[in-house]
Amino acid sequence: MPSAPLDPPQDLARSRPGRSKRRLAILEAALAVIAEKGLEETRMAHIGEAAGMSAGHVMYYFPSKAELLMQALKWSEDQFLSSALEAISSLPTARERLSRLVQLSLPDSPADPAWILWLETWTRAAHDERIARFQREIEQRWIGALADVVREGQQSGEFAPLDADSFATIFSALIDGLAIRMLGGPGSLTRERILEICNERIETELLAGGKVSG
Amino acid sequence: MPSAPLDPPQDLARSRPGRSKRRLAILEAALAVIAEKGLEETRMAHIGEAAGMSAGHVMYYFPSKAELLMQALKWSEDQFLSSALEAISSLPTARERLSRLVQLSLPDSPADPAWILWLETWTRAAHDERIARFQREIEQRWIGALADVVREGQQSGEFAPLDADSFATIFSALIDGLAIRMLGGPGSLTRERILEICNERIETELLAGGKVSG
Amino acid sequence: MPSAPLDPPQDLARSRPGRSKRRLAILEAALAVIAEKGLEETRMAHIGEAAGMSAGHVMYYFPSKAELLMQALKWSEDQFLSSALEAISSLPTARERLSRLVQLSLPDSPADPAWILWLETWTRAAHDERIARFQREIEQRWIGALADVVREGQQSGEFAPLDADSFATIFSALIDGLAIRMLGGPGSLTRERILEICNERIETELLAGGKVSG
Amino acid sequence: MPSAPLDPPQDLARSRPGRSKRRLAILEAALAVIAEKGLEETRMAHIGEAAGMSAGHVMYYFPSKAELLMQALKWSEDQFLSSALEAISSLPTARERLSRLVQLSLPDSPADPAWILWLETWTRAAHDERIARFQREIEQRWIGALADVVREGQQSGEFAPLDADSFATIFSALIDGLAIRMLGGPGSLTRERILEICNERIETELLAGGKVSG
DNA sequence: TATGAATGAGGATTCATTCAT
DNA sequence: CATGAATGAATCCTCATTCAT
Repeated sequence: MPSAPLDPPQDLARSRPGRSKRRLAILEAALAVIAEKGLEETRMAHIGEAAGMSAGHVMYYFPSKAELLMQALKWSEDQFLSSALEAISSLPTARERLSRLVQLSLPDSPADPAWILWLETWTRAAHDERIARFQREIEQRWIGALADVVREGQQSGEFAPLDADSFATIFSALIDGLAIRMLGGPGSLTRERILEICNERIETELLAGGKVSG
Repeated sequence: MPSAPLDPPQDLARSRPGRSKRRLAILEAALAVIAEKGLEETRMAHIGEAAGMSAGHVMYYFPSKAELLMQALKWSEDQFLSSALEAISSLPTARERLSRLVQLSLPDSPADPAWILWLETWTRAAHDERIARFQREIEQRWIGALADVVREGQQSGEFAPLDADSFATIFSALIDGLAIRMLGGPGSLTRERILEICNERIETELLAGGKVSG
Repeated sequence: MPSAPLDPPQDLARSRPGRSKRRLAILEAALAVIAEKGLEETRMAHIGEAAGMSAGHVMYYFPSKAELLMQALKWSEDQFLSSALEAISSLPTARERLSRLVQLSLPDSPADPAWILWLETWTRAAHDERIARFQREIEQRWIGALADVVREGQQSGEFAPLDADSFATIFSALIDGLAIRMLGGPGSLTRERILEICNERIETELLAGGKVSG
Repeated sequence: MPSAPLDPPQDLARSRPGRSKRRLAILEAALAVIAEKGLEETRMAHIGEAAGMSAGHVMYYFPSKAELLMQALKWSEDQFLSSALEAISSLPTARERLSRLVQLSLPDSPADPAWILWLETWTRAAHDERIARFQREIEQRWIGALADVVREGQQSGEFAPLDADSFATIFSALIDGLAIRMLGGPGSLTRERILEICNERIETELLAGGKVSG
């Protein structure tokens, strides 16, 4: 627990407990504002207001708006992936873990902040190499997590022995494509239908072969 | 058919010859600039420059920047869909037509203007109902085109008798998801690999059954 | 005369007559404001107001505040030197020309804009190499002008054959030092007294020897 | 003698031991920062850092930035003059004392802090009557010191019986003017050359006559 | 039609200053 | 005494939009 208020003297108090708490609050505020208004319409003043402080003070914690936004993006993804991995850790079968991973990653609603952030990320990546790198990094982490579960299933004999990485890549693309449809508004695809489609694919591609080889 | 929304003869005084030509030039210029710099970094001055006129004069043809951008988006999609449909019209089999449609829709490169535009559209749609409506409309048109080809194949006995709309929806989602990976930069998926994946899916889902029933 | 309004097409109208007139007006306005408030307290808004336009519009003519101020400084000096040289050109003797040059260069009052500008320039030069270069350049031009007159006097036999450049350097330093006293406020030195001191020096150093050698 | 304006015992509660020591440290820090960055670029944070305390705490010792800067200027001059006077006190002849005074007052280099401060003072004086008063006061003290040495030399018969005040005024102006050239960067005038020029002047104006009358 | 001049409403960022602890 | 958190005013600069010509 890094909470002891007695060790700030070690460093020039750059990382006192209160400081990172504030930073987190700002990141959360930023995320909320971006999700609501979109990156382009997000103002430092909005973030400050959402975080309960003056706009100027936000810059006391982050060197620039661009940096803040970048870190907000990163934090959001780290957050998602680690909590998702923890959530599936106790599930018994690879199939359940994979299915749950999909479920957790799907948008809650057309207004799901994390996904709206992803849209922004994709869009920016096209014109900003720094963001593009960030996108690839996060994406690889996510695809890697999917592939890991697939490999686990293969080792336990649950899943067919196909190329796990290739499957994960295509599978994640499918999820993204379907999610986009959901974000587009109340269209033809509901969250449940998407989940169904994904599970169907798991069955067809992974289990079918799994049974055979099992 | 609302196919020519860009040369509106509504106001006779405003539709002198040459006017719509100029408007088109501006739309094209806008598209080029957006693709290069991204919507957020697109300035009226850039568009004007690309169109060979002053920034101020661009507004002689369009009531506002927002409206211009909206129309540019719409025009780009109309453009794509009609040329794609024409391109496939002479192909003999549904399978070829479907495959070609996919091929035509895929990004040429990570910098493909039309796709960059789509990213922008998705992103904006999350915060702008008007754009969301536009997105749904275009998307449905595209999915409808895919479904039409599927239905043609089914009527000719080429394809299995599954739900064409459902297939088209999922298939288009897959295409989008895969395309996004390409746009993210030089990652694991090349254009050829994506095409391969899509064709494989066509074979597995449509032809396999088609052969059986045919 | 570059006034013909019929040649803008040559260039993209970058230098239409009206444009440089406006620029001049802004430079003058900037000078006035700097002289009144000092560089540090000079705001774009002040300059705009003094020039009869919005602050934002000032930046339509100059790329940045720093650049505008730099150009204002340069313009002020060019202005002074060329008008001073013209003013002395018709005077018959070198002695009169030199004396008049001093007189023209002296501050009109403790609030003399050109001198206040010089104070700013000296101060900035200490921390800004670009301004330091500018200072040296202008200074050399001025010292060179003084030396030229001295050499003319030497050639005509009016002045003693000392090192003209060295004399000019020291002489100009004396002028600067005396002027600073004037600018400091109503102190012990009046403009007339300063002129007297300078003329005395001209007599002692230049004429005395001149008579002897003449 | 108003020589210790910096440890004001006016308010007994505020003059606890250590307080004036801290104030001095801050003044020195301020001077160093100003010399390095220039007044305009000097921030409370810089001063605080240089003084080894937080920016906020600097204001515990000084009521405002303006006041701190003013006092720093004053302190610097008090410092210079008293140490210079002490340094010359043991020199036997007035000529040596005067020459040494000049030498001590000359800039060490183009980056000499005390002179950079003077440039700032002159510049500010043009727009701030309070600083102008301060400038005149310090200047008179300095000119007075020069004149005193001249008078001493006259009384001892070393120097010619000219108007000491007038000579000191002109002489100090020459020193200032020459120093400015040095501060402008590596130009034509070195410190040694300046000293030479000043000594020459001392000989021509003071000694020449001194010998005659002596 | 077409231009460039002009505006004015912001927006990010900086910084002296205040204040609770 | 001392800190760092917090504020808010101020400033440069950008840019869509308007308008006289």
